[in-house]
Amino acid sequence: MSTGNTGESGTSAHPGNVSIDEVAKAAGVSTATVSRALRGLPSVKPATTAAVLAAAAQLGYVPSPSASALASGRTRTVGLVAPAISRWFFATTLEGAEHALRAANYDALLYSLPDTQLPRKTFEAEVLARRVDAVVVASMFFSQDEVAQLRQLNVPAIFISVRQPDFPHVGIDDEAAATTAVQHLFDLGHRVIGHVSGSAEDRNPAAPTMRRRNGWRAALRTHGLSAAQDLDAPADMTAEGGYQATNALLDRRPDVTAVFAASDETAMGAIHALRRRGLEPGRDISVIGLDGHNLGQVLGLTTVSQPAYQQGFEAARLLLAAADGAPLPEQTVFPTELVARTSTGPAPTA
Amino acid sequence: MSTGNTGESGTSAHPGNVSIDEVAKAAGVSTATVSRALRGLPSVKPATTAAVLAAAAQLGYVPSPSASALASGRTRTVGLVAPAISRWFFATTLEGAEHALRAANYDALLYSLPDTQLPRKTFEAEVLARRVDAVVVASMFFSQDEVAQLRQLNVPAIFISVRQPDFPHVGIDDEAAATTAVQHLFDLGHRVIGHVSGSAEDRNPAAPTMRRRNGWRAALRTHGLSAAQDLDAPADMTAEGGYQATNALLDRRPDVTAVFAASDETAMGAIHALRRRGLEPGRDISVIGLDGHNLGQVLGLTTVSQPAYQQGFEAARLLLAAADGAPLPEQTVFPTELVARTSTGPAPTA
DNA sequence: CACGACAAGGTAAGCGCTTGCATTGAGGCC
DNA sequence: GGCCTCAATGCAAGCGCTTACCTTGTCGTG
Repeated sequence: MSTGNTGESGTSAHPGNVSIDEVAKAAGVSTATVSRALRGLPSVKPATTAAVLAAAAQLGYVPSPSASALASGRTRTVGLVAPAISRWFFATTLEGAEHALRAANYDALLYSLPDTQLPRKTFEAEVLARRVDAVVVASMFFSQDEVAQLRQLNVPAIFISVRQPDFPHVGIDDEAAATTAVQHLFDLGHRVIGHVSGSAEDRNPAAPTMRRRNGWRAALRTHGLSAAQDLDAPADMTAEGGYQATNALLDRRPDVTAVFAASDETAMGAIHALRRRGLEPGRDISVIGLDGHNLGQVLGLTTVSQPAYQQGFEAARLLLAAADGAPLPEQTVFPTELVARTSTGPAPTA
Repeated sequence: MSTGNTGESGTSAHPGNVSIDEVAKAAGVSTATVSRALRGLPSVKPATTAAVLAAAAQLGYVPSPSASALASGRTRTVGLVAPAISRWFFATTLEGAEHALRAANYDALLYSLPDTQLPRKTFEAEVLARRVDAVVVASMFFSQDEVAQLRQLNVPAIFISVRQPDFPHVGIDDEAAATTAVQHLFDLGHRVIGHVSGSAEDRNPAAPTMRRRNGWRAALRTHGLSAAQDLDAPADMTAEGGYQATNALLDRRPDVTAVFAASDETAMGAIHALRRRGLEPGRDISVIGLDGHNLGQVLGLTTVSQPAYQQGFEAARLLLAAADGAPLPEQTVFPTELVARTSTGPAPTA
């Protein structure tokens, strides 16, 4: 077979076959002491610990996670839940979380929700039962049913981006970020500002897209501008979704001079739609996104950037700290930052 | 606490607290029968199975993965290894693999290698010991040391993209894909064709970037064109890397009229570099990538696309099939396809 | 009709750890 | 010097499953 592994030579057989008993024997102590020494418990004499460590290394001992989990009730595993892996925000967030976990010697169990679109198959939290010590949820939507299931797991959970009552949250101030975006357009002289927003089906106020829509609306009102219904073009949070929504928006409202897209991926779709119409982003129509996508620079996309990697990292870190007894802060808000590039420019003088 | 869960009402207490014994008692059978019934073993009378299932559902029973793994030696978990999650190819591949695993009721354990760049901290396969039944490696590079560690795990493994002797492989024909790209440029009249290639440090012939470079070189030779050293610009496989490499290439060889980038992300960096110089991709200089990145359309990027999601899905599926005794094919080659967009065009007539 | 074969299910011994409790010395104290 | 304390370690009972092996009841057969 291609993956065969036989005939180990040298001191250590392949890992997975040497148990704690053999280490105990080799070190001349009991298995209890080995267990304690390996976990660095203070009740073991340093000399003993050293001896155990040496024996373990010599034998190539690797503890069995299953046995450890069964005996202790702790899995040293954290569930990572996201609706998709291939979308920028989730990929980046998950990467941050994974790194934080790995650094603490925890495992990351990946759970990508079945479908990107609504309605999707519901998230079955049951599969995480007894399997994880904590859960990180990075998502845009989460139904009440899903929340209920999550609660049943009876482990700490933290939400990134989407907010859930009674759960700690890591994210940005979505309304403020939206306001920043609109303000930037306003400052450039734009007065008819459309919005490529989150899905219309989802009126869940916990959704970040909903908050961004609110921010857009509020900012327009502040300046006495129209936030008419037909300036709001709901979209799937993908480039394709942004493309379609922008086309619909421009068909409906040819007077629009600027578009605030609720994510960078939809903003890119918007740019695509403009180009298809022979319009130059930043000159004919301005486009601003929200994310800080790593490919934004390539497109010259102006955006309000958020630290996605850090949000994932911090969410995992908080969970790990909570496992050590630290309190979980209810809200962790990361700053956003306007990154002006070429997709926005002065409003065309009509 | 924010995540508290107390006072369950109704039939099922929270999962995680009811054990197989209680189900056995409720169903009036032994735990052995419950175990068999739940796994659908044929030696259980259908009526008995039904009774067990009913009891289990009634009690909200969820088996303990740790206990099951400890007793059976099988974890129903597959390790997913990739150098990064946030890069398109890996995110998409992992997503495919995760879906295949989830569909089969397997878990996906995520392991992202510490650093994107070489030299990176080495992959410690040890963390996967006793923890996974199989491993999917999606990567560009894999050192001999890492392969040795992987072998020690003594579980089936499959490689995506990067090839390893004696391991099954899922991927594309990188040389042929590169040839397709170069041929496309040649057909458009280009005669000085640069290459934004993989890292120069890595001369591992197993690396897909290496094979793409070979394909580029071979295709040029076929047409009697120069594949001079200075036409080859090594880069990190990111947009930023492609940006820098392209700048270096154009500084060195102002006569270049077309660039074949070894990945879409580097191709996007190349486009960025062109625009920065006031050059229009597809008119002044043509750019072709290789991947089929979902944002390629937005940029009008011509590319040779590969089915990343399917590669991940298939790799996982093969591993699962192998667990059921099916043979693991040594090579699974997916087709690639030229997708012509606007970043390539006829060579400027000099 | 006795016996073997087989289907269906039970018994109990682990799997490899963790941990509450017991044990053993060695000092410290009055 | 006897006794208490405490540090250091051992003992052994699980954790919640799986599975080899055994038991039982039913049929089919010669």
